[in-house]
Amino acid sequence: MDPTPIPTSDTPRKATTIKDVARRARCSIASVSRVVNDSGPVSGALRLRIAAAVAELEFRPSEVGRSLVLKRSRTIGVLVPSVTNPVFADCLAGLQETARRGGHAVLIAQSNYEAGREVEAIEPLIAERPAGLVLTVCDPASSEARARAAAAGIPTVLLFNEASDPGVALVTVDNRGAGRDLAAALIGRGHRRIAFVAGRFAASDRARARYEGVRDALVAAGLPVEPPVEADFIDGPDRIDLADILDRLRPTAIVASNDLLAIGVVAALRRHGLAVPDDVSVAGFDGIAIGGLIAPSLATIAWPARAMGTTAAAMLLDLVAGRGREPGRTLTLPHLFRPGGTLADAPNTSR
Amino acid sequence: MDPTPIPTSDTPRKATTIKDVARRARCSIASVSRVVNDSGPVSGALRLRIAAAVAELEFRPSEVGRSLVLKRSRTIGVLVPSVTNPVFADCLAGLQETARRGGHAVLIAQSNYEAGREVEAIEPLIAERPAGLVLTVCDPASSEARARAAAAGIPTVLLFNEASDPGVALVTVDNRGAGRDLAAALIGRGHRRIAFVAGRFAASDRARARYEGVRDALVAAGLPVEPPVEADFIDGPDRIDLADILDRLRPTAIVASNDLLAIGVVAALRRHGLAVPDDVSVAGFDGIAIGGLIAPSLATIAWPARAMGTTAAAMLLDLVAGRGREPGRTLTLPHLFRPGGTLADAPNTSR
DNA sequence: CGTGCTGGTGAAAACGTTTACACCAGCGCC
DNA sequence: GGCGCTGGTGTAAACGTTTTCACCAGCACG
Repeated sequence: MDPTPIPTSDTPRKATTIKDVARRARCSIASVSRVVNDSGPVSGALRLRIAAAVAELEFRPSEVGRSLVLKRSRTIGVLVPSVTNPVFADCLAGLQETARRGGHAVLIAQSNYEAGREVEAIEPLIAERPAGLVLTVCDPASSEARARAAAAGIPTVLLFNEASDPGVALVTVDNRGAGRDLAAALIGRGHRRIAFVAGRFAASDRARARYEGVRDALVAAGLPVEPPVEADFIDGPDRIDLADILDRLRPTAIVASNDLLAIGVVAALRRHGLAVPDDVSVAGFDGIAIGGLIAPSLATIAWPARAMGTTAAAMLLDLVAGRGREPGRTLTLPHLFRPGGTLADAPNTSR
Repeated sequence: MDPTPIPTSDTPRKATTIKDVARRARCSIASVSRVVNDSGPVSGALRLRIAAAVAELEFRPSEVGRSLVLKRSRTIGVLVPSVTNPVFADCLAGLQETARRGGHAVLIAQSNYEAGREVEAIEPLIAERPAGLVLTVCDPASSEARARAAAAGIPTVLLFNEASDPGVALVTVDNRGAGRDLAAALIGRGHRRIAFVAGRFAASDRARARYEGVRDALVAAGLPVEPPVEADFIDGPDRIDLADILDRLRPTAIVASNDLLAIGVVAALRRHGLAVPDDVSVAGFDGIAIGGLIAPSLATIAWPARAMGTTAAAMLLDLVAGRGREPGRTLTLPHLFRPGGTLADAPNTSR
């Protein structure tokens, strides 16, 4: 319980190395390495001496030295559009925890939902020679970032992206199916004029797939299909402008491409003097926790974000360890429609 | 635009090294290093040859090799209680962006609001020999994690923590003053019975300071002071149990130790059949963006979370570069009371 | 009593950088 | 014309590990 005294002056004292331990234990560094990593045989007596020296000197092997000789660090790099979107934060939390348990540290990078930024975001990660990468990119098929990772020979798992080419490790959800399910739920409540609002549409294959799913359902029901409305929710969710679509389509329901945007859409509708869900219903995707706490609660398609992070980490660690079963392995986690107070019967409709 | 073809087979091809470049440019590795880092003189002709070789071979210097010889990596480690709390996610986003601009990568770790986990969370970070660390710990004065960082001689900036001992770099806010301000706002609206709800009280010096501030204001106004109520918001914000405090104190206002918790409290009150703000007002701390989008909007004390991240990163990079002005530098960023729909006049009170 | 194996140990190379140092050519200066 | 500087270049050491290889002792086996 007694905390180690904290030196106030930041003495740049040098860390103890394997040589210090070897000297203290009166042996070679090879034996120290063998004990520390439990590789190769060491006699009981020497093992004890080394263990004592390690403890006394508080030896912590340098990952840098280790990485150099092993040609890969025990680090995994993660690229997400933004850590401030709860769905990615949840992912990241699970991913980090699983990585830590597996003895790996996690490096982060953000693309800010811009394909052009992916490269500059991922370069520093690659420079650290990580054991592997987990990426959520704008468009897997054309991603320069992914190409760089592949060129560097770094095992990579895509997260949340749509399946593009085979031979890729991927942890994702059925975005298109989710779109269909959500639209079906709206149609079932009598909605006929349904709008789709997306963030950076061009920068998210998820948003595009969800839109296509919604479109599938609309077409199947013989309902009018509107092109998606782009609403910049990144910088300033309080400036979402729905005037145009409200005037043109007079939708009774709006599907947002994710929950964060959906909450912004609800707020925007209120600014327009429209009641949710009495005038307009709203629904999103992701199932972020906060959506269930607000009033009215947010109708959404939920997927296990944290589990997607842990799964991606586990898959990557498998890949890294050579336990990579089939190299191109796609894991599609289930989604679930979660009803909420933002979704009601369409006005002027007797079901 | 033409994307580099992505090899499907994960060929573990070896990265090009400085030697490859030297061979190609017909010179020594020293000259390559000089050109890459722009250190030392190189003739125009050779400089050109090397630049060409670097480009053709797509040479990216290994940070691992560099870190080994420089004894520190261009990486900074960040420990926060949880990346899923938007206030820390915002911090992290700003921090990462500033670090990247400064040529540094960011390693993350989470303590899950448990002092006991701080050490195991930070050890892998220290093992990577980062240039510096940014920590938000449970209790700076007794933090074993902080002690480890100091023992390893790693420059450290504390974030959000309370000032403990001098000689520490710290980016924070006036938590206690914020508590006073928030309580004053409540008292000004006629509230007399004010409860304080905290998450892991023992694991957050911020929560404790905010409580003390609230207490200050209550005492100054001659109002009754209740001990804080602990509500576990980490796993399951939907199981916050307020029955006890509602029965005992019958508060007209509840202050939550942060916004995430405050939103949970609002939901819990609703489950108890109480209207917010008509029956009970609620306020929190942090000023998370989503608080302004929900209805009723959340009254809160807002601080510039993202800027705190960027500031902490900038301060750390200064420290690392030796530009560390005074070593023990505390920067207190301003806070601002942000009124919201969750805060109304106390019932049965004519102001 | 050799022969071969096995357990225990150390010496040394390798990993990819940076940088101190040495060297040489050219040039200005006395 | 010798001297000292400077610009340009290369050699080699160092950083902290892991791992291969060699070596030696002891022991079972024939």
